[in-house]
Amino acid sequence: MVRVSTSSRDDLAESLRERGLRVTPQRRAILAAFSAGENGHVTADDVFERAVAGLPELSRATVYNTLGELVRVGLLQRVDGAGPTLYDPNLDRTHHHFRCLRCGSLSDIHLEGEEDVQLAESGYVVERTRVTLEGLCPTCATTGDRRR
Amino acid sequence: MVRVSTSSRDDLAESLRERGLRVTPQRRAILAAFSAGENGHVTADDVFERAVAGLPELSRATVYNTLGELVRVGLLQRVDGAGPTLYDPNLDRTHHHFRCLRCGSLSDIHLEGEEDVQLAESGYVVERTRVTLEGLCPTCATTGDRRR
DNA sequence: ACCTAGCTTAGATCGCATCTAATTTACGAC
DNA sequence: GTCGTAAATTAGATGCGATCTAAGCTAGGT
Repeated sequence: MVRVSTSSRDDLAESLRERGLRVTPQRRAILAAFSAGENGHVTADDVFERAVAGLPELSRATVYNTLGELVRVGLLQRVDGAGPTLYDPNLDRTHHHFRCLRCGSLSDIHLEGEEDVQLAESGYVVERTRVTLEGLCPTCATTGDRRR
Repeated sequence: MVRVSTSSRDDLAESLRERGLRVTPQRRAILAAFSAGENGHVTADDVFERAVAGLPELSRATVYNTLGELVRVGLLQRVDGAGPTLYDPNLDRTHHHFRCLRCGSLSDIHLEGEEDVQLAESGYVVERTRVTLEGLCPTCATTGDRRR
């Protein structure tokens, strides 16, 4: 096998090792698939397609296993909804999502004033808050109002 | 077939007719399945099990078709997440959800101060807001901290 | 009583995800 | 460098929730 010299800033490998995960070619390829993307919200299948291009032996099971591990250690966030699960590498704790009801796109958004929101009921231990706004994205809002 | 006398307050039938949907025994049974439930967050399969008990010919396809129609006309709300889709008959626009990371239960919650939250980005047309808090529900928070 | 768009049906099919059991590999210990 | 082992990977089977199909039935208007 060709020995690939580690790049001077091998962040990906380091972030895995820090969390007790082994570094494998498969995991490098899977992590690299997120840098390749535009908005960063990708399906497991997107990741597989991108990663298998440079690693033909890759199995889908590995993609699912690895995505699960990466979510577990906090390097990715799952975004569930209708359709396949999306994985979001944006770890900014203050960002939320907007889902367009017309084109189906998912975008990152930010909210102002959310720090003052209180849970009315007591007894719950809140670990995280997921906010998803739904409606029309800027593109769809200006190109007609039909719902798909 | 036995003619069932309509109850004095046949809300279910009326709410269907108002929205241009026909009233059928299947749809009555499906709607009735929501009254039978405790918290009201049920899966399509829960609905099928409850409804088929009194209507043995009922098909799953009808349950899915009908749930889809009821969501479309606004009588139910879909709640997506990991696992099967839940259907929520609580139409209170101000309620949100709490998902317990230990037992998986979904509860209705209310938030205070949310009316002051603003979307930082512009160009979006917001139709609805979904907020899901995650963590430990009151029961799980007081009976140990292990994650399932 | 009739007509027909709307509804229901059993069963096939689909898509996403997970599981299985065998094999390979990363990497710490020596 | 080599060894040992737990961790990771694999192809393919399996599972589950949901949707589709094509044929038959029915609610409700006229």
